[in-house]
Order: sequence, then C-alpha cells, then structure tokens
Amino acid sequence: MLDYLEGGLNLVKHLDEKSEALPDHIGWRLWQASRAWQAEFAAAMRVAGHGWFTEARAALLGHIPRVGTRQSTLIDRSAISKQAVQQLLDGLETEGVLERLPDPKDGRSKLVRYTHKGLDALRDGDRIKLQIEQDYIARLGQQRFAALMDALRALDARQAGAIDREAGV
Amino acid sequence: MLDYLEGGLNLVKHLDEKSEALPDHIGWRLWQASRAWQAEFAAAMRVAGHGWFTEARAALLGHIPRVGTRQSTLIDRSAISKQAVQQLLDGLETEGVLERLPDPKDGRSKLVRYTHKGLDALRDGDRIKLQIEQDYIARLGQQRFAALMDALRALDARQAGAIDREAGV
DNA sequence: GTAAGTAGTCAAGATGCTTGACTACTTAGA
DNA sequence: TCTAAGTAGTCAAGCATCTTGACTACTTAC
Repeated sequence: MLDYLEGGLNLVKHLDEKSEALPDHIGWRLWQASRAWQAEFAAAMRVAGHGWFTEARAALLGHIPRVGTRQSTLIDRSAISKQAVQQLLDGLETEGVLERLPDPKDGRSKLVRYTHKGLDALRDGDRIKLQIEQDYIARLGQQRFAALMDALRALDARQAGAIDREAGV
Repeated sequence: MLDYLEGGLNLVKHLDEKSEALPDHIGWRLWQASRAWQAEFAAAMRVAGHGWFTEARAALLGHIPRVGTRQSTLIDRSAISKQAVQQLLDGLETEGVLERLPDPKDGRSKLVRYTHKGLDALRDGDRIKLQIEQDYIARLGQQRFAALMDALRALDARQAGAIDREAGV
C-alpha cells in the first residue's frame, strides 16, 4: 500500500478522487443534505438579525410549539438529557427568546413560552424556510421535490412504527 | 438511539393531541432522517465491537479512502479546522484505528493510513450500511428509495455548483 | 539564499452534551 | 392522614468536539 503512496502524489490523487469515490450511500447523502440545509438556514437567520441562532438551539426550538409547553414535555420530546435541555433553555432565556413561568397547575413544573423576540424569530424562520424550499423546488423540479418529501415522511412513519412494535403497542 | 426514536413517537402523539402543526419542512425531515440513520448505524457499529465509533469520527473517516491520504488533504476535504481534524486523528490513532506516517515526499507532511483494526471496521461498516439500505428499500419500495437517492444526489450537485460559482471557477 | 507559503502542533477556551447528586413538590396507598 | 415513592427541575463536574491564536519545521518561488 505504501508503494502506491511512494509511487507519487499524482497516483494518490487519482485513487482518491476517481477510483475510490466518496461515500454514496443513503446515510452519507442524508447527512450532507441535512448539514447543507442547516448551514443555509442558520446563515439566513444570522443575516436576519438573529445572531443567537445555533443548530442546537434550533433543534430544541423545533419541539416548542408557538403556544409554549411545559419544560418536562420538552424533555420527553427532545432526544437529549434534561440537564442539556435546561442549559439550552438557560441560554435562550438569557438571549430573551424564551421565558419560563411557574406552572399554576403544578408547583414543580415550569412553562416555557416564546417572548415577542422569539415569535419574531419564528416568523423570520418560516419565511426563510419557504425561500429555501422554493429554491430546492426550482432546482429539483416540483415532482422530484415532492418525491423527496414523500420518501422522508415515509421513513419517519416507519421509525414510529418500529417503536410501536418494540413497545408492544 | 432509543431516546431519539421515542422523541419521534412523541412527536406523532403531540400532533394528535394538540393539533398544532409541528415542523414538516424539508430541513426538519432531512435532519430527522439523518439523525435516525446515524443513530442506527452507530448502534450497529457498537454491537459489532467498534466501541470507539462516534458521529464526529465517522464524518472524518468518510473522507479517508482505503488507501489512506495525506493529513493536509483530509483538512481540505473536511469542513472543520485543521486543529479539529488533528484532534480527531489523535483519538483515532490512540484507538488503534489509524496510524500516521511521515510522508517520504514532503518532510512537513504526514500520511494517514488505516490499521488492520481500522480496515476491519470499514468492512463491518459497509455491511451495516447495506443492511440498513436493504431495510429502507423494503419499507419504502425500490422506486421510492431510488427517487430519494436521486433527489439527494441532485441537491448535492447543486451545492457543488454553488461553491464553484462562489469561487469564480 | 532568503522570503513567503504550507503542514502540522500546542495551548487555551467555547459549546453542547453527559452523569451524579441534590431540592421541592405531588401522588398513591396503608 | 402520613409517609414512601415518583416527578420536575437545579447544581456541579466532566467529556467530546470544535474554535482561534501562536508557534515550529519544512518547501517553494524568485
């Protein structure tokens, strides 16, 4: 193997770029596409003045409906530990995007709610999502885009189903 | 892994209960699908005895062809800083997955090469990828799966094009 | 042969996550 | 009604991943 490398950089380059293609399986493609979307969205959000926006925070916000939610619900819903959720909420609260209120129904619990600033960001986010989607449709064509969404939704349904079976539901 | 999938289940539940539309845009779907694939793959790798396997390391290994590569090439190719690449390589070297050799052609440079252990992991990884893919095909159907891959490849091509334009190529 | 550029390293720090240990409150049940 | 168990949230410490800045060693261009 080293013989190849010692044989000259051109050969190595050739092997790298032509003979051994970069990964082209579904996992790699999904990862690349997801990263690209995240990067595009985050950049647009920063341009729109939401400098506090990060990927981790976005992932959490994706689980908070506009009407707000209980912190414990959020913990159940997101895939991370309650301490991680709490730390992210601390940051978002400091940024003024969210606020936490005591739950009048349960003295242990807290309600997480968007501030005005948070709702503004959601609105901008929706606009940016639509813009990116329009761009994707323009490049893929309506049909291929629809097929993409359809397949992704079907995959999601399959995962929920898998859990149902595991849980004996 | 299960935590994540459970999150997906709760997502569905939430839709039923509160009927507030949760994210259903392309970015969210891509993110969910990508995370699910990563989790499934990583779990299978750990079961196969590759306990050192993590997502960050996987992302780096995805850029290292079987014949190995120069560290600087790896730095160019991956989207992270050279120091981050180095730290990941340090870890993988400690785990015995990779080794670094001086480049006989360039005294500054180092060659990154898989060890026997690393090549074993690649082989298991390929097997697992195929298994997951077969599972996806079984659930989506050949046609929908092909449409998914086609759309993802088309998106990737568009991004490469965008970069080319930015670089003035 | 020297100035500029490239490859890699070392160090310090930020972010995002983890586990463990804890307080405060609610609920179930003898 | 007590009390034990469970739930909601917090505090603290630590790990993994990634960043920027400063540096050494080597190569290349002129």
